[in-house]
Amino acid sequence: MSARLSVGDFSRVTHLTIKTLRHYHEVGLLEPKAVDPATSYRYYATDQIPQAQVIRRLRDLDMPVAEVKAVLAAHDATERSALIAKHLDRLEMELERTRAAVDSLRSILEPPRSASPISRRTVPAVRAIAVQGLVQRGDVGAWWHGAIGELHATLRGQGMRAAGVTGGVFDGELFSEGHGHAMVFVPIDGAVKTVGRVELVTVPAAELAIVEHADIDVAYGELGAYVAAHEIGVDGPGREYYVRGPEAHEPGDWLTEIAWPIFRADAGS
Amino acid sequence: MSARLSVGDFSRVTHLTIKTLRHYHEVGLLEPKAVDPATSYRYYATDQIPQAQVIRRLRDLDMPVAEVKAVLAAHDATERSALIAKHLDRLEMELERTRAAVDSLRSILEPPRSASPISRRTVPAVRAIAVQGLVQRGDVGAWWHGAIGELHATLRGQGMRAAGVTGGVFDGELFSEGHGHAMVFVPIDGAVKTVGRVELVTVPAAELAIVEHADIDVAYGELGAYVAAHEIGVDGPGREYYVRGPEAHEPGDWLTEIAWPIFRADAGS
DNA sequence: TTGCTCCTCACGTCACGTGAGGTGGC
DNA sequence: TTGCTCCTCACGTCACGTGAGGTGGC
Repeated sequence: MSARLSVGDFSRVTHLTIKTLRHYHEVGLLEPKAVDPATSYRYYATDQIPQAQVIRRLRDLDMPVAEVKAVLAAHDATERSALIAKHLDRLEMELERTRAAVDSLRSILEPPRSASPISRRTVPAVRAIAVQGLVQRGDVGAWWHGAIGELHATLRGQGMRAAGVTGGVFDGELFSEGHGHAMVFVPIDGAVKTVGRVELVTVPAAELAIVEHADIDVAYGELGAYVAAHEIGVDGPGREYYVRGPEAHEPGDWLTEIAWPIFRADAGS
Repeated sequence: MSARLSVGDFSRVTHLTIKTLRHYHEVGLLEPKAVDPATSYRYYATDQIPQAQVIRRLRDLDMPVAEVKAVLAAHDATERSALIAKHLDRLEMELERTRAAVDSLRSILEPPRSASPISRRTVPAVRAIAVQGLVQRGDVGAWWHGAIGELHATLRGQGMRAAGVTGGVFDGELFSEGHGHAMVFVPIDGAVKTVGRVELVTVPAAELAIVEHADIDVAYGELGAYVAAHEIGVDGPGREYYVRGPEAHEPGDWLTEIAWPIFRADAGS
């Protein structure tokens, strides 16, 4: 025996605003059990309250409306839990991103910003195992972590060791357009069986301008200023070498070399 | 000697997309140092890189563009730090909200949802100290915590004790419209000097339907269903009594009574 | 000359919020 | 009869993203 509630009453019970309830009706997320054909008044049933509460909680957690729909349409508790767990994972990742942004903000604001020394280096072509693909700007962090983990796990699984510093190659578009090609690699020396996303590649030789820094944004800024000042050309794809990276060091102890390919050698410097 | 960079180059150096840079130009957040009057090409200076990085980091932390502007316009490091600290505080609060939503989601989904007993009670008018005001939906949590803290601090500061359970009165509009009047109170017995936001009030007598629950959303739902089923009328303002509340207990151990004023006594129940 | 980069509209997205202007129910 | 509740447009918000269609520079 389920009584009916007007929007206002349902709003007070569920703590969803009237505007929000109308919106959820419009997009089909939460439809009133009955609508008076003459007045268009919406009437909700008391047994819709639990559903409304789940919706509110999921929206409080910033789950997109489309996914909330999927959760409600789930056939069993297992599927529903999986969808929710997936979202909680995403929240966790965002939290990590926020933490990283706070740290980086500190390193951008606090120190007196002494310029790091910029060097040049010619690197030969190397054989390596790599993971590559098209990546969205916002996913780079997670993708990068996963890919590096997979590469080193592959080596360990075959009792091998890296023959050089782990690195990455990133298309300029990844930053200028918000999505683009990315690759991370670990140099090897010998035969490796490729599994999963891991493949064999040859990282081409290059003439690079290099700056070394603990904070990656500061490094990009300094290198960019240098390259522009020397009119070398700021085209990608850029490279990164993780001298002390996630395979063996704590985040606070990382050291990354940022490298920019040099197309026109500047005789004057 | 600061070199100039095209949007594309500046984008690759700062990791802001071209679209974003154009948008920041349009809203006056980050204006290129020069714009070619013939071609409308934007040109940035290398000394704009640090500023772009600060902007990116603050936006990564979801600081609204208007506030980022304020940070950049700050006259000194103290003012700037204060603005950033304020935002970090907000982030912390959101994090708290997320944590609470996760907990509540669990309590809505997991248990088999046995209905809590609903009782009725007539409460007499009581003298109390209170904090009240117009509150936004999203700020209720923080406002509530602060207000209760202030009330109990006031009592302690004057060597007094509460004469009853701490409670709150919330206008229906707060939920149906997203903003409305809210009040929290602590019953007293004797004279109290009012300071800060604290004032003396008389909480009116009322006939209440009451449900007791550890999770506040579940409680609201059950009470709402009951009141609607008995056709008592679901008008506000609603009341809450914090039987075990934040003044003396850990969040996991809280117990709240949710009370709805009854306008029309239902003889049948 | 051919790509490549850059440009300006104009509109879309997401999840609602904000009025305006009007009608039904106790 | 008077408020109060509820209704439907239509447009606004925020921070960009997505094309379309076109032009300048090496």
